[in-house]
Amino acid sequence: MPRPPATRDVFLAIAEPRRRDILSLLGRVGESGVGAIAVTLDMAQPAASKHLGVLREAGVVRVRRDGRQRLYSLQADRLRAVHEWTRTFERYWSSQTDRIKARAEQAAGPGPHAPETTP
Amino acid sequence: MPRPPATRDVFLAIAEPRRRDILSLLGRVGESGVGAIAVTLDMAQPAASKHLGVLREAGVVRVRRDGRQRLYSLQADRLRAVHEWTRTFERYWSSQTDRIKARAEQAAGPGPHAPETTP
DNA sequence: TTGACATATTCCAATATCAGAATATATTGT
DNA sequence: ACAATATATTCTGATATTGGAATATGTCAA
Repeated sequence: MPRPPATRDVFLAIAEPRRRDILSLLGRVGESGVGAIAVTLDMAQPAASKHLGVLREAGVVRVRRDGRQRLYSLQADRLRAVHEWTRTFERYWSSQTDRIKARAEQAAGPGPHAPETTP
Repeated sequence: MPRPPATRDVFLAIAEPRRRDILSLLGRVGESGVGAIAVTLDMAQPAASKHLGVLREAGVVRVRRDGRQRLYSLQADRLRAVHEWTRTFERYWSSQTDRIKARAEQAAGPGPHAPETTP
């Protein structure tokens, strides 16, 4: 069978480096039009527009109309979901001693902080 | 021009739901062979093997040989990178008042906690 | 060595994805 | 209405990705 119709979720949205650049830029400037984004990140206008489309579909950015401009800004809740998901692995990177402790924990069965299934 | 040769980084690795499932499973059980993973997550053995290959190339899992088994376990440092990157947007999801405060901050120029460019 | 088991690799078909060029759709100002 | 500006959409070509089937590789045990 072919590939499943890649539903457009946050993880997919941030998998593209240019899109992460866009998000970082929006984090810095707060709000920006498509043209400014394209110029700042040195990309073609259609490329910027399309990436913003993906980000919007994923619910990571918001659009606001201002005259003939479309001002994009962050909508970070979904990014928070990613943050939370990665956080479930926290005990695996803390420190050497923590890693040993974690191994002991999981040897005694899934603890209260065991990573959960995919969102 | 075509697409750039998608270098296999963490963001790309975790963009696939099944791979996130694998990571979560490894987080729960600590270490597991390919067959067990395939059975538990109800996927074909080659599929599991291939996904694990991607995760390994991305440096998110480790392999250890044990007889005829290959035991995979987490190597969470790269996941931590994702955690840190999403963390740079923290001030955008904290609360309504924080969001207003953030807007005021960025109006006065990029603050000390401004999100950085892509890793 | 032979056989059974565990995992990896190769090949294939169906999509998905990206950049770039050209074009279409607003929206504002004259 | 017309021109200029800002953004979105459509089309195309190259490549990447995924699952599935078949096969290869590696390892233990008798």
